Amino acid sequence: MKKTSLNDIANKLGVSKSLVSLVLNGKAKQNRIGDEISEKVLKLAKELNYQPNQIARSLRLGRSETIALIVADISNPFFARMGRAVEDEADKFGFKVIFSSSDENPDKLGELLNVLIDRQVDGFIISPTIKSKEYILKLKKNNIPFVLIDRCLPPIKTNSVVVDNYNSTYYAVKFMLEKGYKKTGFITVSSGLSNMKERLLGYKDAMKNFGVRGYGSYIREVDYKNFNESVGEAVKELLLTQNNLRALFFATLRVGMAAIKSINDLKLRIPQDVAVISFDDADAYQIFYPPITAIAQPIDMMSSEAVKILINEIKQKNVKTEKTQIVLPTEFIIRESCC
Amino acid sequence: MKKTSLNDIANKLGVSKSLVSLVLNGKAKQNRIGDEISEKVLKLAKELNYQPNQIARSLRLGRSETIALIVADISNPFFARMGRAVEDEADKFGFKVIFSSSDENPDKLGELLNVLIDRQVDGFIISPTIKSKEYILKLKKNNIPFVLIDRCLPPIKTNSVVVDNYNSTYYAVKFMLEKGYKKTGFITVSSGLSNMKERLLGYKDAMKNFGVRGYGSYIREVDYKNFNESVGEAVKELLLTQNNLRALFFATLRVGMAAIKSINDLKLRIPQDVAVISFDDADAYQIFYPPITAIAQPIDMMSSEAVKILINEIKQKNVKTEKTQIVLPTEFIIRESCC
DNA sequence: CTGAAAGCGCTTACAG
DNA sequence: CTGAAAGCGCTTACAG
Repeated sequence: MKKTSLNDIANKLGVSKSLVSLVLNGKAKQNRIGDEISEKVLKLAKELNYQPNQIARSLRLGRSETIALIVADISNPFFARMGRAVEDEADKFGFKVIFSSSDENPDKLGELLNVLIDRQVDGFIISPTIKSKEYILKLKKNNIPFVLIDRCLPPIKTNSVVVDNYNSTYYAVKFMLEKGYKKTGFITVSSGLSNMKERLLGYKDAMKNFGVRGYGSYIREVDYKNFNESVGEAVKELLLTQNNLRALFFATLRVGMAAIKSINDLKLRIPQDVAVISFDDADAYQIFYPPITAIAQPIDMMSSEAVKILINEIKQKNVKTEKTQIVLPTEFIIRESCC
Repeated sequence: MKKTSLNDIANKLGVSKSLVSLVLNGKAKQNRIGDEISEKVLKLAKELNYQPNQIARSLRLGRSETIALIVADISNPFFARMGRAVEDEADKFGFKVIFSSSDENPDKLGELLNVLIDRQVDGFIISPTIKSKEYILKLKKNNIPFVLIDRCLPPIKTNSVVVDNYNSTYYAVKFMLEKGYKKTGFITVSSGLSNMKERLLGYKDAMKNFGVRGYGSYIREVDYKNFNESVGEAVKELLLTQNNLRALFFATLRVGMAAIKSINDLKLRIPQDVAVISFDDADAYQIFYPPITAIAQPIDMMSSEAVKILINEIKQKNVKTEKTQIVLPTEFIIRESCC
C-alpha cells in the first residue's frame, strides 16, 4: 500500500500539486483559491488519508522540527525525568526529540553532535561533559541553536538553564550546622563540572562562615570508576576513622544512593548514628526508612525553559538573539534523615 | 557558514556530482572511477569537512535510519533503562531513536504512531497499552516494521520480546510458600495487559497447587488514578484487617515502591512483620534496608533483541519475514526482605 | 572511465 | 484564480 502523495491528489482532481499544497497548508484564502476546489481537495485528502512526507518537507524547508537532547545517561533517573519533560514541552511546539547519552565522554559528545547535525536536527539541549568546551564553541561558531542544561561552561556565553547550586548547598549545610552537626562531611564526584564546583564551594563557604576548622579533611571526591566501591570507602573513612563525623552531605543522587547503601552495610542507623542530606531528590528518597532530606531540583521547569529558549532561537534562526541564562531555585525538603 | 554539499565539491573539482557521490560512498572501484580523481575527491571532501545531508539521503532512499521507541513513560526507571539499551544497540547499526511516552493511553499511542510515520521512521519498538489492538493491527496491515516489547497482544501474530511472567511469578510465590508464608498477598495494577495477567495467573496457580484456600481475598488490583493512595489502602487492608497476611508480592516496581512506603508509614518492619518480594528490580531495592528480594528482568537483553529483530526486518523490508516471538527468563534475586 | 538526467515529495516565487 | 517550474541535496540507472 503506497502512501498517497500530493501528486496523487492533484492527478485525481486534475489540478496542480501547487494548488493542493497551498490548500492543505491552509493558504488557500491568501492565494485566492476557489472555495469549491478547496473543498474538493480537503475532502479527497481526508478520504485518501493523506499524510505529508515530513522528510520531503524538511528538505525543502531546511528544518526538521526535531531537537536532540544529549545527557550523560538517559537511564539515570534525573535525566530520565528531564527527558520526559523535554518530550512533553517539545510536543507542544510540534517538535520531536532524539535522546542520546554521552557517558560523560567529551569525544562521544562530539561524535553525537556531528551525526545529529548531519541528520539536520534543528537544535540541541545539552548537559555538557567536562572538556567539551571545544565542541560547544564549534556549535556556537556555526550558529547552531543550543541550550546548556544542568551544567554550564561559565566563561562561554551561551543559553543555559541551571539551578542555584551554590546557595542550595550553602543553605542545606548551614541547616546541618545549626542543628549542631559541626562535623558534616561532603562526598562528591571528582569532575570539573560547573554544578559540582558550585556545590563544593557552597559547602566550603558554609563551613568557613560557621567557623568550622579543618573541614578540608571532611571532603571526599570520588572517581567515576568503581563508583560504588569508592563511595563506600569514602563513607567508611569519614564515619569510622579519624574524624568520626556524625553527618554527611551527598552532592548527587548517585553518590547518595551508593553512600546510603554502605551506611546500611556498616549497620549504622540514619539519623541516630549519622544524619544525611542529599542533593537531588528521587522516589527512593521518599520511600527509604527513614526518608531522606533532599534538595529537589525543578526538573520540569528546567526542561520546559530549555525547550522554550531553544525553539524560540530556532524560529528566528537568522536574527541574532541574545543568549539567555536562567538560574532556578531548588526546594529544600526536610525529611527525617537529618533531625 | 553554509554547509558544503556534493555540488560544491563537484564544482571545485570540475567533475559531476554523480562521481563525487559514488566516490564518497565507496563505490568508486565498482564503477571503475580513476584512482587519481578518487583521491582528489576524498581529499577535498575532508578539507571542506563535507557531511552528507541525511535528510536528502533519506528522501532519496526512502528510509531514515531512525526508529521510534514508544513506552508508557520514559521517566519510569524500567523504561528509562530500556531506552538507554535501545539507544546503544541501535547505535551499532547507525540508527538513531526517537523516544515517546504513551501514558498508557491508546489514543495517544495512535496519534504518536501517525506523527512518527509521517516523519518516516523506519520502524517501531512498542510497549503497547491496553486497547491498542486496533492501532497495532493497522501497523501490521500497512506492513510497517515493529516489535512489541514487555507486553504482547496474544492473539495477534507480531514480533515480540517479553519475559516469562507466569513462571517467574509462580516460582517466586512458591518460594514464599515454602518458606512457610501460606498467607501471601498479591498487589497488582488493574489492567488487561498481557504481562499483568500472566503474573496474576502465576500467583493463583502457585497458591492453588500449594493447596491454599481462599486466596482470592488476598488479591488487590489497584487503579492507575490515585495510585499511591490506593496501594496504601491495599497494603493496610491486607495486613491489618481480616486476613492478617504476613507476606506480600508486588506485581510491579511502582506497586512495590508505593507499598513499601506505606509499610514504613504503618511502622511495620520488613521482614519481621511482613516479608516482601517484588517483580522488577531497581537500584532502590538493593539499597533499601533491608534490601528487597526481586525478580529482575533482563532489560538490556530484551532491548537489544528487540532492536535486532526490528532492524533485520527493516533491512529486508519487502521480503516477507517470519514474525519472531522471544520469551526471556528472569532472574530471581533473593535478598533479606523475605527470609 | 565519466557526465547528464531523472526523481524522492514537498513548497514557493513567478507568470499568466 | 490556477499552473508550470525551480530547487532542497542526494543516489542511481543509463548513455556514451
